[in-house]
Amino acid sequence: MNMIDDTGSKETSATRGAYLTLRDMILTGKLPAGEKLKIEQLRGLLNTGASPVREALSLLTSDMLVERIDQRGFRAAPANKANFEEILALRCTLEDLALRQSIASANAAWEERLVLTHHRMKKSTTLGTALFEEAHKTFHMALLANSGSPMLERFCAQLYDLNIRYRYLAASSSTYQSRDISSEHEDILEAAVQHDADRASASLLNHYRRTGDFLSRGMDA
Amino acid sequence: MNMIDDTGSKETSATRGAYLTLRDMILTGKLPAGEKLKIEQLRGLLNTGASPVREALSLLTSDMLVERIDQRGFRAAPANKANFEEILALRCTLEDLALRQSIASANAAWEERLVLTHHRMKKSTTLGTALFEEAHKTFHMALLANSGSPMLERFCAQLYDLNIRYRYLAASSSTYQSRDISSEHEDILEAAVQHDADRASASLLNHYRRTGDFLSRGMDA
DNA sequence: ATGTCAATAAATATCGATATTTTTGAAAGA
DNA sequence: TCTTTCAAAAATATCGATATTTATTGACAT
Repeated sequence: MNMIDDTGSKETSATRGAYLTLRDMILTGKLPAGEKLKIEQLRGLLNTGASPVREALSLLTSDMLVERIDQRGFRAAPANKANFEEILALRCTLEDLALRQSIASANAAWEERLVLTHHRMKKSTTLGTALFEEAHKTFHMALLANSGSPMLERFCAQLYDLNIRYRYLAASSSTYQSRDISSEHEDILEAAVQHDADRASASLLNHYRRTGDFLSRGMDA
Repeated sequence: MNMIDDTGSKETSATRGAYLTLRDMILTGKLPAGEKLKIEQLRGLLNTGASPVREALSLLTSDMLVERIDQRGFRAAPANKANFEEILALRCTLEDLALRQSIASANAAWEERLVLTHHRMKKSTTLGTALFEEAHKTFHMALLANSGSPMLERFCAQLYDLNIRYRYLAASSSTYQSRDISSEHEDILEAAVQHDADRASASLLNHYRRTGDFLSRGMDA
């Protein structure tokens, strides 16, 4: 078979490709919350077979981005204000914990990584939103990456992604980047590097809550 | 096709059946930690096609019971002391939170459910370990079921299952049921019904930590 | 109008076969 | 003896077709 696709070279596997594409489509709202995800339709969209699509959807179930109902298929996870606020609250609890643990066992390698990822994030602001989005997540995950608890980090990463989705949902409504997010990030970085757990945590949670309040206002139910 | 199987009536779906069977086999150690899970082999074991097996394994990934490595298949999640202690610590944090939230918004229906599930758990001790295992989980989840945070409850349920696995791993080594677990459960129940969050939480965490210490001792690495 | 039921349409779930990739193992070269 | 290489074997991943289940529609009775 001629394995030529417009994205350039060969992907890892059809399943992984489908997983990444579908994930992105759900996060960015191209597949609206609650929408029925028909295999046949997606099979066409991703031009691949039913098996990879099905498997990708099963994997997205882990991420709580897709719901699976036995014998009647898949749908994009619903979104509503209550769910958003639950995510925000959980995120604050878990990231606070992970950040404090990370600081408690701080070391040079971790601190250097923080500085590095922060630098890259700053640079990426000029390179388009998709790249900034990527770098932003990398920075935030780096903050938690020294907690010594991979599962906790996994939960945080999951919640981070779920939150992105709500950012996209509210993105259209009003002026988002009005706040000085850049200085908020610098606060967090500085406090973390100085091992000031209380200040770092306070800055981080403040960062989330501000965005949260903003998004909450822009949601109906 | 003649759809007659020894379990009695028709299952929901091959995928769901495979999911439940594999999950049970991993939790009880019939599929050892770290073991390579070959599709062909499982296909034989569950006598079903490759698609349901694959999909079941993908779903088990959500539960952190199976690891998936792109292009080189699946394996049962590894188990080791560090992982066990991580689970224990996370469980203590998250269940503490969920229990306190549940008590904070306590109501008659929730309390009655606690009493009921506790009663059933006590009764089930005579009915074999599998049924007790089931009832035990139901009781513990009922304690958290009023937290108002479905995701938090989901995380707790996940961690609960992961913990079961370590119980089975250590089960053979020594006398497990020597402790008076029954009275520990009664403590928790009583405190919860009386809305004494501090005492309920302390009893619950004590319950987990005792078992945890016990299991820890019986593990090598 | 409204609810029920059967026939039809649509979608999901599953199978069996094949293509693709990784692993294995043995021969050749250093 | 230890690598390295390459072909055979094994396992994974994927496709296309089919069986099974759920959803829809319209006739018919209430």
